[in-house]
Amino acid sequence: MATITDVARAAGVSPATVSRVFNGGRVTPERAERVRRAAADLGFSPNRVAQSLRKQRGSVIGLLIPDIENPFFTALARGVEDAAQQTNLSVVLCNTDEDIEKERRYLGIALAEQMAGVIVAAASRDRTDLSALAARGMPVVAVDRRPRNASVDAVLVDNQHGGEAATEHLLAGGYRRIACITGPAATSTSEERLAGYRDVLRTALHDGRVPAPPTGDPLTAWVRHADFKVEGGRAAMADLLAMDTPPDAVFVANNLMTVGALTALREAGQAPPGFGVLSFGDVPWAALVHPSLTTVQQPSYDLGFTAATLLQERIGGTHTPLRTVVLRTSLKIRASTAGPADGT
Amino acid sequence: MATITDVARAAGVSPATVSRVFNGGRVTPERAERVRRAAADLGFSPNRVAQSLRKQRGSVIGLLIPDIENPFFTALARGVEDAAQQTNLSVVLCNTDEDIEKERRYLGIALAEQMAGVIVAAASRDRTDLSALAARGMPVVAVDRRPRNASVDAVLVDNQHGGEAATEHLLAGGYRRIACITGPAATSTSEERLAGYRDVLRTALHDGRVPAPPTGDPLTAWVRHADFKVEGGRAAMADLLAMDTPPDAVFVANNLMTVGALTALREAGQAPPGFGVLSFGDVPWAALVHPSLTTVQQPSYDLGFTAATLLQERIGGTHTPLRTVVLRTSLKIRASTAGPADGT
DNA sequence: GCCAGTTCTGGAATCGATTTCACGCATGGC
DNA sequence: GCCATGCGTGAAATCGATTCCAGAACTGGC
Repeated sequence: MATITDVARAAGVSPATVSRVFNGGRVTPERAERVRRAAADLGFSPNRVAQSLRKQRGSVIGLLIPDIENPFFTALARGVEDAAQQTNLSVVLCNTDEDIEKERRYLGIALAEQMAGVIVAAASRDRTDLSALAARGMPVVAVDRRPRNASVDAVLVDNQHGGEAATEHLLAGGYRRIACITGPAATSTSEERLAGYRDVLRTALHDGRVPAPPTGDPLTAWVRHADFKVEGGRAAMADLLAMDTPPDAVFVANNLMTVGALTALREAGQAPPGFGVLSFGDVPWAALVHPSLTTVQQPSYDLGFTAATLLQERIGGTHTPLRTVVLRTSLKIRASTAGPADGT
Repeated sequence: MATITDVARAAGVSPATVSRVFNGGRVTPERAERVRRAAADLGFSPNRVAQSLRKQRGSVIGLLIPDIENPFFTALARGVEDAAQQTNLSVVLCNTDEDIEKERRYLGIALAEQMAGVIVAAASRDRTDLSALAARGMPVVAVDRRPRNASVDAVLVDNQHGGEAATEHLLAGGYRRIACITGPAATSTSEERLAGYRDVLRTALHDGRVPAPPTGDPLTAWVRHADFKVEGGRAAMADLLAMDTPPDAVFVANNLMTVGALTALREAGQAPPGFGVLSFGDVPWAALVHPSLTTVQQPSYDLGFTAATLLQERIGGTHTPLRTVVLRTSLKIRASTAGPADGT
């Protein structure tokens, strides 16, 4: 592989001049041309490792996501990648598996590899520690999930509003015993979506539009925490269906758990719209299954694209104050007009 | 960030000694202990960029896949990642989008970043060029798809056999006009699966077990090439259904196209098992839709795991001759016993 | 006690780029 | 004609690790 010194020798100039040709220094046109020709002849392309070492900054950005098998995150990753092309950075995808320990290791690698920056969908709101990166001045953007106590840019969706809209829509559809399956208590998205659900439900209980469940706190009796995975959603739904007074609808806080919930419903001989189901996030291949499933649409691609754009601005040296960009969700109504199975 | 020199100073030794402590050189236990303590105190971790530069080999392996949104490839990526943990290499995921140009760029980056090795599911059988890597002695393993003219290790599945088993199974189910939707002609997987289909069909035609279509070559009349994506599968299926004598079953050469084909069928008011559908590769979330869909199971995780293991052996310096590992597919029969809609 | 053979150790070279520094030369103003 | 200014250039330092080499210290055999 040709090095910068080889090119310099071939062109009869010093390595410094070659470097200047490729990095916008001042070089007389005639020499620059000679250098370019020599570089082309030798098939020279600069050694990125040496560049990174010298510049103390690599040309790779790290993207830490909790679940590579979730289409939501792959769409997000695609957005990041497309945005990164603009400044020809490459993207390293790191799958943390919702595991704090794996996440910690990847953050260490990001430092040791002198990555240009990191975009992170944090595995935990409280325990994800970004301070080492901050100390080194490495640009970081949080995406989808907001880590507490971290002073970083963030790109999020309006989870609370989405949760409200979802619950409202189920109410408007005539459902009265609305449950909620949300994610781990340690992630911001779970909590905010749940908060949206609770706010609407509280109002509805107060109005008397909705009856309280026979036992327990009406705002927690029909709430289940699961793990954002298919199987967790299935188990939670099965648990809800086994109650003495089971719900007649459910707001599920992510796409994969919705798949699980639908499976559990099918096993119990139920299905939408007889049993109301509303998913936060597009259910993969839903069109195939339940063309009538209403969902809260997440702008997953745009989340990634925006995060990468922000990150690149920081890498470029912007010193604007911290920004939090909130992208809007929208309700994608595909519902048939049918209401709950047992009328009102 | 602490450097090796800082540690050396703190421990009162030379940088060389520190390096030896961490790389298995001979150092007296007492000094080694002092170095380790100093390193721990300073939170030292070696700068991977400097390491890569000096060793002329990085600690990252590149994984080039054509479609990050396909669960087949994400499962494969997971296998690669798990295997890579063994030698603490990290994995860079590069999404080539079935685009030769993007692929070429990523291969260039792999060289410039001095990656330890590359695993590639080639975008094209003929036009993917791995020679530059070979020239630099960079270990490469081909996975899933076999690039022609490349002398590299490969990990594949028995596509031809899978295609045969699939077609046999449809025949055994009583279907008689069996179509095939395969992928781009430029990929080995498409061609091999199609070849399996054709072999079985040829025999069946010869036997008279299956009637020839009224017009055209019986081995091509019901064959469609698409792009391995959902929409391509939908269009191909719609095209088949619009024929004068439409097929009564279809063998679809990948999972995403099967989703598309099922959508097209639904739009035409048809569905399995009335219309036979057999997918090469697990259909994502199929359990939800058609619990009875039979598929050719791909060992996607193991493909990745095996490829990464082979690659690491090469990186470690094995000089065994080139190997091609073929993993077995298996037919996952979930079919109800119902046959074609129109009897026989 | 001496010599040969190990074992440890630190100095310095090295990987391939970028960047600082100082110098030579041209230009222009007065 | 002289000096200030500024551009273009190459030599050399630098980033942070690994590794070669030579020498120091130690061991054991006789």
